[in-house]
Amino acid sequence: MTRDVAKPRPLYQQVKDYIQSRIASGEWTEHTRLPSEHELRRQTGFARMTIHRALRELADKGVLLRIQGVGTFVAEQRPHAALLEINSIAHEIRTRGHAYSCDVHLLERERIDEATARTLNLLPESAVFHCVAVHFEDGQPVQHEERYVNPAMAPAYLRQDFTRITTHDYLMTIGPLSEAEHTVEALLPSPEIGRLLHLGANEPCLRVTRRTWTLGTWVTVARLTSPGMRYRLRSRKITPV
Amino acid sequence: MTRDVAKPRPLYQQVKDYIQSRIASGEWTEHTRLPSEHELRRQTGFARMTIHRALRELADKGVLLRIQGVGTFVAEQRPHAALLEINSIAHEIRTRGHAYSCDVHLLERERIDEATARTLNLLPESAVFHCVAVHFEDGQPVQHEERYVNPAMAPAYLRQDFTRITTHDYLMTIGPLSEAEHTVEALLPSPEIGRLLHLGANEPCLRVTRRTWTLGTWVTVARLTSPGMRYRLRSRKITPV
DNA sequence: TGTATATGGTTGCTTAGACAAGTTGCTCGC
DNA sequence: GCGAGCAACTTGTCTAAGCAACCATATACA
Repeated sequence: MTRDVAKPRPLYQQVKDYIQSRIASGEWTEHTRLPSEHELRRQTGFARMTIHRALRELADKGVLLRIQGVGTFVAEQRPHAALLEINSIAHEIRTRGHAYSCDVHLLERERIDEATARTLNLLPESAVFHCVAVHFEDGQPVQHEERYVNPAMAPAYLRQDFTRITTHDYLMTIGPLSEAEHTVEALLPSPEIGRLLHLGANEPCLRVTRRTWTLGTWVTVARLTSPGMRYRLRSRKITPV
Repeated sequence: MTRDVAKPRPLYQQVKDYIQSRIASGEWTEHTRLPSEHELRRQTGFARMTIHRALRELADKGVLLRIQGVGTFVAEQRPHAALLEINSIAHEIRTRGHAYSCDVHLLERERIDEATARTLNLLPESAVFHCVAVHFEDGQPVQHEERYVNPAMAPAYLRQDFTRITTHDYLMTIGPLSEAEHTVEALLPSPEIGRLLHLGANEPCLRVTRRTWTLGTWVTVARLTSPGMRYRLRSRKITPV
């Protein structure tokens, strides 16, 4: 590789480009061992710290694998995963410039029944806050929300006005979210949900089940059900090169 | 902040922790200006490069915003988005330790019809490779795949044996993926798809539509349809603190 | 043969200093 | 009053050097 004089691209960036192009061209394949930092320093004439930064950043990105005392290797191809964003429904609707509103159908403290406890991985008979709401976009129902909340984490939950702040947004104010799990599935809704969403027979729904934790303790479980005809999840991701 | 002697945590890591704890505690809120690198060097006694690395890594992570010549600021809270992974179906099945197989029902070059061109945002009458396949997990059909491929990007596509390498994995070998778009929806499948997936009447399906680009040019569009009863998307994300 | 030790090679971290590049605000001259 | 230019300050990059931590291998010794 040669020092690029014309465009003042940072040297560490040039090193990164060089390594990535070698990998892309197939010259260096998975598990190939790269020259050591000192060797690259000798080859390029750049300082070892410059080489080091390039290698470290590529390792952070998952392109390389570095083992102290051993060497630097081309990492295994990352599992081809894509990322899909799930935003708060109110945020989405407002982003589209539409009117958002919400009906709260249930908001109370109760003992969780055994079946729900099992599916949600909770102790049976635990006391929880239970909440059912329907979200509207321009007056049309677009999402049914059934939510269980850990009373220990949000003791003031029942006193909130969820027509003004969404359950999701309120819980985000409680504390930093440290862990979240999402499941997405397609199903035919229960008659109750079908009625609240004004659905005809056999209309499939998208259900997102969202569980969150803060510092290891469970905060909330939400089942968000939306008509397949009126709701989609979408994401667009640009992979940094 | 004090130098941590007992545990040999790297200094730059200690600086990162210190800054993040200040932000978490609310002491430094959005848009708060941080002390300059020299100031932090004076306060901590660490070298400027050590401070610099901590700040740079937090900026890369989106926690801080750095502007050359101006200063370093606490970045705006990221939109509360969650991330959902979408993996290759073959990868998923094999990860579960199950047997993966695939039937290819169609693999040919054709002129795209106008309706599909419009939904896929392509010029009508373009020549494309068209491919239909069904993916099996332990002999049971779990996903129907309909895919269009840009012939310019993958000229050898029709000559591949997609019972050995999946379409997804083959296309990943073509070149670095630079952009991807995903849409997830729930729907009732067409009779044709229902037949291929051995579905009864009114069984809802999850459909992931995936479009990808490499360096600005369109590569492929895939419609992946899976029975709601047998397939889910799941993700678990731990937010780094 | 098996174990402990030495050695060389690798990455990881830290320091000190220098210059480059960008922004802001002030001062000076007109 | 106004603009040009300068000074001060900020982050960005690069170098040189050294020590620490870790690993694999070779060697010495029992």
